[in-house]
Amino acid sequence: MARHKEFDRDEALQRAMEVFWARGYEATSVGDLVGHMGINRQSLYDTFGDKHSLYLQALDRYREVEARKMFELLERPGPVKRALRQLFEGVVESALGGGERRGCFVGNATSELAGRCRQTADKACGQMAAAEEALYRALLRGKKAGEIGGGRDLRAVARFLYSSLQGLQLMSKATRDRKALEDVVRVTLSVLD
Amino acid sequence: MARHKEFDRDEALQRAMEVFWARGYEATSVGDLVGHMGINRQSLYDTFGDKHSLYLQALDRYREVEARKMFELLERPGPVKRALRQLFEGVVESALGGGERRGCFVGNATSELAGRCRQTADKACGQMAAAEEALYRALLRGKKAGEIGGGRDLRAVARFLYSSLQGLQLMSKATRDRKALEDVVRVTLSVLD
DNA sequence: CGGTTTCTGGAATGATTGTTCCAGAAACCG
DNA sequence: CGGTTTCTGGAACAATCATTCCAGAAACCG
Repeated sequence: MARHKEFDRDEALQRAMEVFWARGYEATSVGDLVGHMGINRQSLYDTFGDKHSLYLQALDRYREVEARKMFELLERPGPVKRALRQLFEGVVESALGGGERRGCFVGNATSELAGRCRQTADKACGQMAAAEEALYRALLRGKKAGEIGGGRDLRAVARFLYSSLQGLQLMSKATRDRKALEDVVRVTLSVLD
Repeated sequence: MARHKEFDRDEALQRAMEVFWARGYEATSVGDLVGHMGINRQSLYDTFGDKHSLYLQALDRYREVEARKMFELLERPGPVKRALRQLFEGVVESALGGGERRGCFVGNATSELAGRCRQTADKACGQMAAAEEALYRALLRGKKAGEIGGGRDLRAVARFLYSSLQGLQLMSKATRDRKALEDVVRVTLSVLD
């Protein structure tokens, strides 16, 4: 029989995701990908198809790995408001940290491609819906715990929170003004009071 | 002496802005620009410098033309809340309309380039600050008119509103679900109550 | 007009793009 | 081992990229 794969597929995809996440689709060349993924050019095409297909797979990978972190944070026991504050503060802190400010991969993909690539738009919609659902469940839990007033349309609030998170992540790409970012977080979370 | 310019500089720049706005920086080729601007390739380089310089000038043009529309809307006499609702509803309507969903040029530029191009980040910051200021003035006017309660930190609310506007514009690139977008608008504006 | 300057269209540039081809090394398993 | 299969590195590919060069047409003003 035949030889086995030398590299770990998931690890290579993870690297690809990081490059696309940091640089976007158009600005990333296949050469960049080959360099960062640590695999052969031909292996890339054999395993993942072409560049566009790899990009879509990277988006899926993001959902499985990065977005899951958000889901876990929201499902953690304890006050929902505190979890939400951690979620938003986390964005601010990572934006003010020294590293590269990549924002949210899904947000970046939406901004760059959703307008002209149906597949990207569909994937972005799917991730939006999943995130919205996670936020909704968290809000529902907060309502049952008496933490959040009953008068609210929680579905609408969940949508609002996701939109706000995307807005905040965009802002944090342009500015390192901590006060400005925290102003946004504070007012956003005030709708829960 | 010499011959005069055949084309109108501002009109050409306006066209360039529209192309960059719709397609982003990397996905726009100089060939695209030449086609849509209706001027000669050499004239483009003579008049605007290289592609990157033209992009930055297009961002300035956006500020002068498109952002001004927002300023005027906010300074129009009448209830501030109504002006803000018009601002946000306008985003929803143009997203649901048949045209191409370009989002906000400044937001697009921030998402695509601010992370790795200082000049773009600076221009985006400048436009953010200008928009925030316009929102702040509008809120101040609303407060004086007794339309908005006095307990709020209006600077923070202005920042929040701009961030929310960017988030909404991003959402509207991925989905045409009117209810979802209007949910976001409704909850966002509820912070003014 | 005529001399000068600038605009214009198109070709040419060299670099880079995404993708594929090829020959050989490497690893599997009967 | 040995036959088979797949991986690997690098070259090769055509297309496109941003940019520049060039020769001629066009328009100005003395």
